[in-house]
Amino acid sequence: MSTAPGPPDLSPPLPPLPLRERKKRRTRQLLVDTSLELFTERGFGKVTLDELCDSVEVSKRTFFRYFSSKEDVAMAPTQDLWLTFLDVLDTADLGPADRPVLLLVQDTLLTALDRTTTDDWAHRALLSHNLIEQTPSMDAHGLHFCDRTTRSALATLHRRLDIPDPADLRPRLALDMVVAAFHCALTTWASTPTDSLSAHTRQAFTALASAATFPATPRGDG
Amino acid sequence: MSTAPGPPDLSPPLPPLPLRERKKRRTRQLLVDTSLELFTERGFGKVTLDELCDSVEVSKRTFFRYFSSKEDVAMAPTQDLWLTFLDVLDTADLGPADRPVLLLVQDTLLTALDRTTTDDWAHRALLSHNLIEQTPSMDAHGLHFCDRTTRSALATLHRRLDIPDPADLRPRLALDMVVAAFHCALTTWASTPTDSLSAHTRQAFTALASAATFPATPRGDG
DNA sequence: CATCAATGTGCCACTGAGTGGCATACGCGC
DNA sequence: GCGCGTATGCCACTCAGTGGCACATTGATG
Repeated sequence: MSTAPGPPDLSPPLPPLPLRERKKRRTRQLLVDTSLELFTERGFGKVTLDELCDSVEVSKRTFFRYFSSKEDVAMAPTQDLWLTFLDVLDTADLGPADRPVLLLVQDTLLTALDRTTTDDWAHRALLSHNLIEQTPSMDAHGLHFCDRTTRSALATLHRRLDIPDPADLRPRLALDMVVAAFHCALTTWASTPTDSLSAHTRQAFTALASAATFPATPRGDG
Repeated sequence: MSTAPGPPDLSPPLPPLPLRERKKRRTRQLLVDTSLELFTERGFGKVTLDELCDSVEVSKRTFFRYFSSKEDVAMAPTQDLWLTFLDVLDTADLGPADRPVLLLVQDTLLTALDRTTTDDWAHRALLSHNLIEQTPSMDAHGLHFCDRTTRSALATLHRRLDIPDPADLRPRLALDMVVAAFHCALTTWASTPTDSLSAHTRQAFTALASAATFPATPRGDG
């Protein structure tokens, strides 16, 4: 009410969600969870959007106000992670100067992982990953999303770092290397989910360091 | 006229194509060229398959016997290159022992490029690449195809090379690095087609060698 | 408490990609 | 010329995704 400068609010933003917003988030989350469940049970192709929408009691028209495609809804976990990654890259401390971009990006991804891995995110991510591996169109959409994320991250790097030559390919390549390593980590994690995704990712980064010199020994005879 | 045994043909495999095969190839090529033309003119989304099929005087049903999707037809140039890459990787000499896989794969890709770059392949590839950059669904399908190709190549590496640990991530990472570098090369080539794609690729490989150590200097203040 | 604006949602009709099935026409060997 | 296999055309169908409009819910205002 008053615009008079009273004591500044210190901890009120707890229930600032306008109730309207909460319903939206609940609906969205319900769509994600239900789709993961149905797709995992019966396969991506065997579930129609009408069925999914009926299960959540939402019209198909509404579905497309939340997600851009049938594939999109089941990739929410991965997308959350990458959006967090972009956020961290945008705001976090850049660390010691002149450290390789590769290491900077690796740390950024690990930080994003720590921030994302909560509740049953791991469970959802696992279901999502398995679906992606079985569903070509989901794989395609996922790779495309990764690519856009990489471009966005590259723009951030150019904004926050002093990169003399704007056409230098190496920052982009460093980003791609980290993404490739993380994809490897996701795969190994999916088949051995006992270790944390974070641990698998660190392992993949280690492998990355010596990937360029890995020798090609012909089989059998020389 | 005469079926009498004259001197045996020394270079006869020139027209061994059973005539039927030639029509198929002509139709296929016509579909590719026409789609590149129409999509480039008016945009991927503004051209329906019915229009394309009418232009080539082919039924939609037939179209899908040649290509798996609307996106697929306009990506033929890139796919030709990667299929050649797989073929070279499958058959070519592996070079000196214990050379890094990374270099082996780089050479393989350059060989495939030499073998593919003919006629107006470059022209087609350029149109295709520009379309991919403007069309999200084509980009997605292209990345997916690359991913499958990489997996296939990895299988070939495991077959032809002596890789002690089948779970070692480094061969896969080396492959991904080469693919990433080539994508960079494609992009720079598309904006500067005066140099050959081969030259751009070599440059990207050079950048790749020092990408891991590229320093991240914070902008302005340290 | 009545009302109004904004926004989220439902419904309906529509386009267009992609598929299955069956009849037909063409290329090829006999 | 005659059958055989294969490529093609045609038709009807499913389903993802879009546009438009009418309706309900939220939250603010008098």
